[in-house]
Amino acid sequence: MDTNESKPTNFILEAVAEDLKTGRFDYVRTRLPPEPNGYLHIGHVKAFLIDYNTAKEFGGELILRFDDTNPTKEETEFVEAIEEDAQWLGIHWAKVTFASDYFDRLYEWAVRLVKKGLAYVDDQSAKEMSVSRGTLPRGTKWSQTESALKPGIESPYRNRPVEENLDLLERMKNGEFPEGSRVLRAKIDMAHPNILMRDPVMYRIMHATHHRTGDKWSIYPMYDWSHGQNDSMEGITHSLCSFEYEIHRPLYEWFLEQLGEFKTRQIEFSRLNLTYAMMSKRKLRKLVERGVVRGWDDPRLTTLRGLRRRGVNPEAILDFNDRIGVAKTNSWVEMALLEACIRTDLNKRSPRRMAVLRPLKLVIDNYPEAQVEWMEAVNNPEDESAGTRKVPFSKVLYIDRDDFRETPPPKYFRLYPGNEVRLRYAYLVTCTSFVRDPGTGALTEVHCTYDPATHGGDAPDGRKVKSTIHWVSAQHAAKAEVRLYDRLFTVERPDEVEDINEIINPNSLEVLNDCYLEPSLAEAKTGDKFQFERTGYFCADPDSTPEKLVFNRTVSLRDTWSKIEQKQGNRSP
RNA sequence: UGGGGGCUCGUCUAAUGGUAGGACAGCAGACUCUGGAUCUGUAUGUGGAGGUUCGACUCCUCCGCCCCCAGCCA
Repeated sequence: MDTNESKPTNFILEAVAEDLKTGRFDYVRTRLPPEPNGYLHIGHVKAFLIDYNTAKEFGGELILRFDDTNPTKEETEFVEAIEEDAQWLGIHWAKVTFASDYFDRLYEWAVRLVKKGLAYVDDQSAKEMSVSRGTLPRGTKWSQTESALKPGIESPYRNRPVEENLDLLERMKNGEFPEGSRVLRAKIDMAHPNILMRDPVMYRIMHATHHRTGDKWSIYPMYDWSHGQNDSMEGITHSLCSFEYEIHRPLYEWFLEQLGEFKTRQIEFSRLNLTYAMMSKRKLRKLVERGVVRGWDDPRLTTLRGLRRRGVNPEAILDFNDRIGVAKTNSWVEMALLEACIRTDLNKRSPRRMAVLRPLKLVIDNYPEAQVEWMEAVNNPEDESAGTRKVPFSKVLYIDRDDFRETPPPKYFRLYPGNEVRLRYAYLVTCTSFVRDPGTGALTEVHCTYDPATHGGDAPDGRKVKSTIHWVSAQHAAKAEVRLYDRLFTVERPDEVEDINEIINPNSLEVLNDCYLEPSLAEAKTGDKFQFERTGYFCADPDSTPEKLVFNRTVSLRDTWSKIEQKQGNRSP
């Protein structure tokens, strides 16, 4: 069991298996029910994958059904974006449907309930209904004043004759009444301890143009009077949803029971909370609208589009999803886990390249002026089939400023006067001197000598160096802009802070304009991913052109040196 | 003083009356032409109190803490 890496199971899979065994269902069909009112983010992935994986596990099918019951909030643009993002993730569905496909049938079902005396048209205002619904007791965050649960008060319209209800409902549908003037409510129990059962609204009047049905309807169903019915109509066996719908289940079941229709089983799981990630659509929108980020696909966002642009592969997200599991506890997954999954994925598949982000000129004094050697470099030590490439080497190189210190701190093994290091795939070099700008005092170049016997990086006498650094030949280098990203928020739970201004990390984006890449990178196309050796994983941004290369840092490499440095408490400029 | 749900290492998650295990994060070390990767070792957990039992994370009782619910949102 623990040696044979078994595939993840969870309580939902177990429940479904049980349903098959007991004969409650003899097939499995799930549905994926996004509301087309925004872009998908990492929080949606968990729910999507539970629906998809559960169906797949039992050879069943998945229906992608857009929950488009509120025409004032939903747009076709989002339908397309959601399909595209879900496909990118690797989710397959049997067909795409819309809640609005079922508006006619749903209306017939409502008429049936009215005829059974189980639904009525209420003329009360929203305010009146709210007051008459009763209250929760003191001690909940919802009620500071009432001392006990108060039952609701029945509407004066509750016992309208069936014929009158039918007539009014018909006229509501035909658009004869203004918005807010009437609703259709289920007649259940105004004293029910579960407030959702206190005569919930089924239809409200909305004179709005729907993205698919246009102006055909003047009434639109509420979530509770739509979702479960659609599940039933589509023969969905398992309606898997997040925890906040648990309290809806009695109502969900009540409707199907009264209707006498196919009974889907609703099962709830806890939604994903990810540290340092913003999941609230409202707040995400704010970030975009205020220009805090560049758009819905800003690489700092955990939207699927943002992650994709950042350079994250869907496989990493799938792996992450497997590792967080499915349970019913309130959980906060650490961003570090997502990052670990991203690194694991990228490590095994990314070609390695050398890139100097903060350049410092390195001159090899004893190297022939006009000479160029093409050094053989391994493309991916994790994948032999990736082969090798040639990288040009010459007298003047760029190295990273971090790789030189005038006076080395303890345990610093890179370049400093007198020290020998390896230039990766090239030569062993010894630092001889460095030059400062006489005016500013800034370090301008470092000088060294190379040992011609160490071509390729191996010393024939077997001597060791403690460090290998990367480099780029100055005359061959491709210039690029590189964007470094850090967490967008300064707090672990950004959704819990109302004023986003307080929690934005001002340093979440650092643009480096003076980066030098090995020449092969000049041909990188949007989305191409690489490991810049010793630095991190990077991918070509959509902004990148052959004239101006732009790379995003997806995630840095694990950096044990920075840990050592932090412990020493001596960070250098 | 309502209803519903939940509490296992720092975090996520297994163990379904029989050795509390894994992953991420941490720490220590080995190895290394990436201070990467890899490998090894290591610490930390069953919310509390009772009870049932040869044996309890698991079953029972009480207590505590956390989350959700009064949209004509989904």
